[in-house]
Amino acid sequence: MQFMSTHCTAWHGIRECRACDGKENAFFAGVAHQDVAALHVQIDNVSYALGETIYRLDAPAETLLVIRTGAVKLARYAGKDAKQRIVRVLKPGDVVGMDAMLAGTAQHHAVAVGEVRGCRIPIAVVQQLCMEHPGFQWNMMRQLQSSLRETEQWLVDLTCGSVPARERMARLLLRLRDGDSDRIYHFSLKDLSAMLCITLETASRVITEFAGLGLMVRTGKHSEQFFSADIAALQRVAAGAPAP
Amino acid sequence: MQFMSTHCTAWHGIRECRACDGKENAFFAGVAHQDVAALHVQIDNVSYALGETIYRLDAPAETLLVIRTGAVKLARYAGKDAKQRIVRVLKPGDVVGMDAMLAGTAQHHAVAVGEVRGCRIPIAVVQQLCMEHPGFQWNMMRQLQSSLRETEQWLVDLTCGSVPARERMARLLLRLRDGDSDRIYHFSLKDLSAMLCITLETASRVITEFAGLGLMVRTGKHSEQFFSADIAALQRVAAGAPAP
DNA sequence: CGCTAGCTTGAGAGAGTTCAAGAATCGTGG
DNA sequence: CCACGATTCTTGAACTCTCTCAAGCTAGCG
Repeated sequence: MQFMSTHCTAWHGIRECRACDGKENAFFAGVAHQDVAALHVQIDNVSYALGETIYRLDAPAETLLVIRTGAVKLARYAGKDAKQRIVRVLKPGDVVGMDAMLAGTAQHHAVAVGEVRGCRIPIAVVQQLCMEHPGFQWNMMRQLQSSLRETEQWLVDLTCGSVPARERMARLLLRLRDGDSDRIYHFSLKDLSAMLCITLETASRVITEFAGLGLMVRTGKHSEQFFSADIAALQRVAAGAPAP
Repeated sequence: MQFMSTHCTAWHGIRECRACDGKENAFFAGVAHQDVAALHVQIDNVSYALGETIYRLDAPAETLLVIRTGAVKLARYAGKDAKQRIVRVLKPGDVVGMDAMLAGTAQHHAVAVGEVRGCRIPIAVVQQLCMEHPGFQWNMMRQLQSSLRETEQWLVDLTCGSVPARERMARLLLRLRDGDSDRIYHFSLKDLSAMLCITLETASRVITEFAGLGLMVRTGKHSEQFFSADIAALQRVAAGAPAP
């Protein structure tokens, strides 16, 4: 965003804001530069390490985080047994914390996958912008609607018991792609199984099979941010291609 | 809503508006009576028969429907094979069509379950209200957030393969309850299986078992709007009580 | 070097699917 | 009013994918 080059307190150079720039859902779209300036917006440039908790379930809402790099998983717990399920994954350009802002408290556990960098904006500022700039609020609402659509599609694509795990895993991996690249955000088997609602063992067997077929390359290191993958082949599996 | 007694073109008596009255998410909360009056709001009182399509996927967004009685199922299709999945069920007080308003076109197939009555409001009116009354828009955004939370919880509660179908069916039925009554909206086995993502046969076996145990009473007629159920017993099953 | 967390691999059991046939119910029209 | 076809639902039996339990492996870190 242009104005951030002058008003963002965390401003470090134009490259930092690429994630927001030119996107349809750029966070501050619809707000005139001078209006933002008048707010004396306090935007911090923050980062979270791999596995770090960004906020916990029921935490009070204080800030939004616009993701610049990395991914964030949003998890909930099913029942009293500590089994967690991941209900959404946010990627660069997405906003973490809208749920909390609207509900008052956090609706998920939010955890960084890989190293996450982004812009942190106080909720009070966002609320004020919403009240003074209905167009800005409308954009936020559209983004919320977009999250809802994605969650519904997630439900449809990934949680159908009658679709074999291999196929659902392929669909999941395609969703976890880094933009249009051939890289896939690196999630643990535990996470992958929590998303598809299969056991860790089954997830392991499927991923091992994929790796053996050359559908994806796993570097040994757990701290790697990405898998490399054969996107076209994954798409074939996702569409129900027979096992070779 | 008070003002509807004077401004709603469909006004038929105070009983008609009970569904909206006094609820936290009453649709027009946050808008002064005179402001609504100034818009010359055209609200129609409409009804849909059992099984009637309210809108189809990709239809252009034209109106919202605030449900007064009955339920509406929102469905999507998984893949090219005509297998549909129901991703959300809307009940009295809920708003049908917010997705379409924000995305431009309908995101689901919306079908009436039982007879549906409600208030139909042109999208243009709602958009104007949003721009002129940020507080009203904020309420709508909260409602959208609420839908997102429910969908996520739906995902967590109903789509976990490791939870037996009997348990998930009990949870589902409890979600389909008519308010706090002991009545459950009457869905076909096809619909129930499309929600839990199990086969129609499995759904039949589970429902037959429930009926045999006295957990619910099925009237013979398909056109009945409700099942009667033993809520406490269903809650026990939903929590994982052993099969008797 | 040893410990821990994450991953792999195996064999048996079970819940749900699939395929197949039949029963009940509904709406329609004679 | 009843017969008819079309849905919708029921029931059975074999199969299969995934879970479960159990053991062993590997990588990463102090």
